[in-house]
Amino acid sequence: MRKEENSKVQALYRAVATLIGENADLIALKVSDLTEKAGIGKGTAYEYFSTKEDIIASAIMFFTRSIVKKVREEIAQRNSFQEKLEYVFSYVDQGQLEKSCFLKYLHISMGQDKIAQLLQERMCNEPEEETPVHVIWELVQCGKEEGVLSSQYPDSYLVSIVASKIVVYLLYMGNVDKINDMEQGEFKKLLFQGLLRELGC
Amino acid sequence: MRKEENSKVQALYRAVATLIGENADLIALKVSDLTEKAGIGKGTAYEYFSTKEDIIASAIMFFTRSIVKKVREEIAQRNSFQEKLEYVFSYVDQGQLEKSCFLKYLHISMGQDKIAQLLQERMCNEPEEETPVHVIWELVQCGKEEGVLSSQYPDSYLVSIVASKIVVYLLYMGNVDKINDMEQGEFKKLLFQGLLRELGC
Amino acid sequence: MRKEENSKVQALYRAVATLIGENADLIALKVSDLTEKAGIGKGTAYEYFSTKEDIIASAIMFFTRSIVKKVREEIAQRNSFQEKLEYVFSYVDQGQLEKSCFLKYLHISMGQDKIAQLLQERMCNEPEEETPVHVIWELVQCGKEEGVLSSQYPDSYLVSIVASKIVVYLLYMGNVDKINDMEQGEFKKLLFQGLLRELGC
Amino acid sequence: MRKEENSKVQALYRAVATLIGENADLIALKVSDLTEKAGIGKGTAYEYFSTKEDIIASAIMFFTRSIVKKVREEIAQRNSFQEKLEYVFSYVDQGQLEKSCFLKYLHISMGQDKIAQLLQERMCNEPEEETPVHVIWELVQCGKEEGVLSSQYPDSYLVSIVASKIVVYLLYMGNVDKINDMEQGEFKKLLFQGLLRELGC
DNA sequence: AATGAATGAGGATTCATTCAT
DNA sequence: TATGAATGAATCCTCATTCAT
Repeated sequence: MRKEENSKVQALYRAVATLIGENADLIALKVSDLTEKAGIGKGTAYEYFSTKEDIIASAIMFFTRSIVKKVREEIAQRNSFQEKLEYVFSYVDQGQLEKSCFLKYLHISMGQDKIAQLLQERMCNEPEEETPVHVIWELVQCGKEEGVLSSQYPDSYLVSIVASKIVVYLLYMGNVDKINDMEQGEFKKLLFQGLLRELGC
Repeated sequence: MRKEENSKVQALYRAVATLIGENADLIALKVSDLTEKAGIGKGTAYEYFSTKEDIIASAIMFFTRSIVKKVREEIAQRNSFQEKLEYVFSYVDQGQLEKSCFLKYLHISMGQDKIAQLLQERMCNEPEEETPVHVIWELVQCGKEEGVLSSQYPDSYLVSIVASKIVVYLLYMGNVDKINDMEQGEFKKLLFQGLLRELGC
Repeated sequence: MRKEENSKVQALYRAVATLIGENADLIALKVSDLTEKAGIGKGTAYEYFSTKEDIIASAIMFFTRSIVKKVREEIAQRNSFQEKLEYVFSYVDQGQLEKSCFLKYLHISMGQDKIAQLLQERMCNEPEEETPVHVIWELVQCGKEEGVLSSQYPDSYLVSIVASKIVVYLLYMGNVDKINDMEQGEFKKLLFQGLLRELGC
Repeated sequence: MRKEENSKVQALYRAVATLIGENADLIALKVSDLTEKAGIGKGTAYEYFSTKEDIIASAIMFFTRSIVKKVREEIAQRNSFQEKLEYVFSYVDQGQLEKSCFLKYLHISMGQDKIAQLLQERMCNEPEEETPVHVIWELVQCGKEEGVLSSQYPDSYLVSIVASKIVVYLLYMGNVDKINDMEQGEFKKLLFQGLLRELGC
């Protein structure tokens, strides 16, 4: 049985997700917060993970992996760059929880704390094509092949820009209530068109 | 005497800056790390600050403020949008330390920890025009007035995009050694031109 | 079926012996160390013993008893004090494992920990003549009857001295590699002769 | 200021001594037992020692050192082997506390636990002549020079025997209440005379 | 009878904060 | 004002023991 199929492990992952959804401070989280939320004994967590950071990093990896998997599959089923990109943006609109998990992943992985260190180590051991950046890279390749994105720009520039648009959208979504000087659909359209103006032929 | 003019306070701020420069994990920082680095007694820190988080948040505020101040002044002395924007990008090239402080500020302020909470509170009490976003907003206004940036887009979109370009550049600068599939000068030029293609008339 | 005839119990006893032979710290030993070494399930240990200390103390008692039994039998077959004592010393030379078990028994039983307490309790319930001290006492009686040991000394003195010689030899054997300023055979002879000079007529 | 002059350190050492005197199980001792007994805060112990074992091992070293120092000084002031040896035995009679500390030192240092390991490491770094064995060795040398102890025996044998007599006496003293088949003065005399019979010319 | 997953009490250690000097 | 020794609350993790299978 794979680790993530174990019910206690699942409960812990779900606890992490819930707490992320509640905007908890992942680093300040106590083991007892996690196990209580998961409804399991404190010692049980240590049957499956070696440290508190291991629990959290593993949970984040799990959600990131499943997001990447989902998005890759969906993207593969779409033919045009436009449709693929539209899917990515629409994905952001959907799941509140997954959205915050991914944002948390981005945020955490840019830090220097123990969780970040674990996450970085593990992301290195991940098969390259199952990496978030790789999804963007595939998207970009498709755009180039289709002639929608100009081939004259280096990949790293294209990837940076596409990624930044997605992140800007993610952040905007997380703050619509605060900024709202325009609707999210409107904002998405602008980002979308801007992307094409910037990177298109 | 204003707080930041006190030599002990300055020493603490410098300590925070140094530790940020050394890529330390701000949240894991100990008060003793700070006071040792600052060359002052542990108790002294509490003469000027009420908590550890207060020290760090104040230091970050201080550096952010001084960056904002410097950039605003310099921008005010430049006439065209292009020159102003070029200054911002060139500023990023310069000070290694300030760059990491600002990135840290961005990173921290997106978190949920105690430092982030303090930072958010204080940023709210800051005079609006001395805010990093406001600098970008001024830049954008200038671009619109000059006709370089199209007035048809809402401000929040313009600001988001300009800000994202700067952040992308900041991040790229922090990782040139890892990615380097193109030179930083080259990347800057691409970002710059991309910005105009995306937001220009 | 007596307890020590059960195969799981035997496996546990053997595990304790092995670990003693490996110079393990008996007090720091974990139940899982014992059951793993014994090749049985953790819960199984609790079918036969009530606590960790019970396992260890029982094992030590078992080995001590079997040493005492063996030595008594062998001694009974020898006629002279000299032969009996020689046997005891030669016994020490033989089994590495039994030697360390007995030393461990001595060491543990002088402590104050839970295992020591159990051991002391149980040693009290032991039939007096199956006690290590009793073996020495028998030896001493034989020596006195034979006229090799002077009858003018109180038993407790005679027993103390004989016992101390054996222990000194045990310890010397355990450290030959460290001290070796003389061969073990030589040392044994000296102890032997010294014993007679000290306690003889 | 040397460590052992610090009042908190002294309090901890005294606490260890007291607990030893109360026949506590040193290995089961809790840090809070020590600090409470010492009348200091739990954290304070960690200002001076790095681990619980460090506290205990240091305390034992301290008492052992001071016993060795005292005994060496007193011995140096006595001229004959007989007087010196008598002093050692009389020393054992005196201080209940020091006696148990020294016995505990012997017991602990023969174990395999963390405290034993620390103790062994540290005893190695001790100047050789300030070592308990060395005191016995000096005693033996004196006996040989004086012609009381026969020079025909190797040092290690002489030292072993003298040491064993002292330990036997220590143990007997600790158990008079249990054995008492003769008075301690009587026992001492017997040991004394036995020593000379065994090792004398 | 045998197991080992689950448990949670227990204890070592850390570190922000205080306060006497 | 400046200090740093003293503190103890807070929290991670271990491991003996239980009990459902």
